[in-house]
Amino acid sequence: MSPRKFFHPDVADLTLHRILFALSDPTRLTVVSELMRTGECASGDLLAESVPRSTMTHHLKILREAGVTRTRPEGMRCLISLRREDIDARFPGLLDAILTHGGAESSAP
Amino acid sequence: MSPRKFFHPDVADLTLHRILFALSDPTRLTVVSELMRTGECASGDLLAESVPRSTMTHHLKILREAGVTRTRPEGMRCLISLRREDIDARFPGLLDAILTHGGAESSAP
DNA sequence: TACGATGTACGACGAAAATCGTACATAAAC
DNA sequence: GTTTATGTACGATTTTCGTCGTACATCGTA
Repeated sequence: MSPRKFFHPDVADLTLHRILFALSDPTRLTVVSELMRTGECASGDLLAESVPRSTMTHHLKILREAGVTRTRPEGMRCLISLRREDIDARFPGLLDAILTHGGAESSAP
Repeated sequence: MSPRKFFHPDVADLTLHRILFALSDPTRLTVVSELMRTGECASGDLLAESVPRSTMTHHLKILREAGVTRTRPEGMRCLISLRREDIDARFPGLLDAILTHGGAESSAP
């Protein structure tokens, strides 16, 4: 009956270099850009490209454990969202600066 | 007579994920914060901590090849500086957002 | 030229990351 | 309970990264 638990770091535990590392991968940058556009997104809908499930799970875990995203189980699926307020509170302007241009270049490795 | 050449990527070749990766290491984040404070810095002056020369060279190379810093030979030494205008031109607000809080947390891994 | 100072290049080593297949867990519907 | 859909956990493999010692290159000066 355990409704699937996911670890989310506390706002105070967010570190800049962990967040930057989480965003330093093209695949993860694409995911975050997509989340920026859609607000909340089912994990499966992020799977459009040629990325296997387990690989996407891996990337989502890194984003979540860095405090970039929040994962919320909803029935069979997992809804992913950006922790915008939390990151903005700790590192103001960071997400804005990154996501303004994140979508444009994330497809050009 | 070759006055030591260093590769610096063109502004158009800067990519977000490379820059973010370069900044995702605590040591390199400290270096960049220091450059932010001092403007231009001799490579040896960044060596204050317990980081061997060759390790610092490695980190400075990663920063330089990501387009974050510029290396200018000056006599025996190397002067390092931030490519602020270039990065600001390509990713406005990014350096500001990162460096505002970069110094405070880079010492807490 | 020789010397000392500053930095780089190269190689080796261990640690961590990226990828992905397979097996397992959860939830809804039948 | 069985089936199907969705996603995670685990393990194996390959690649990359971070660290650092040693050898080499460059620059100024004696």
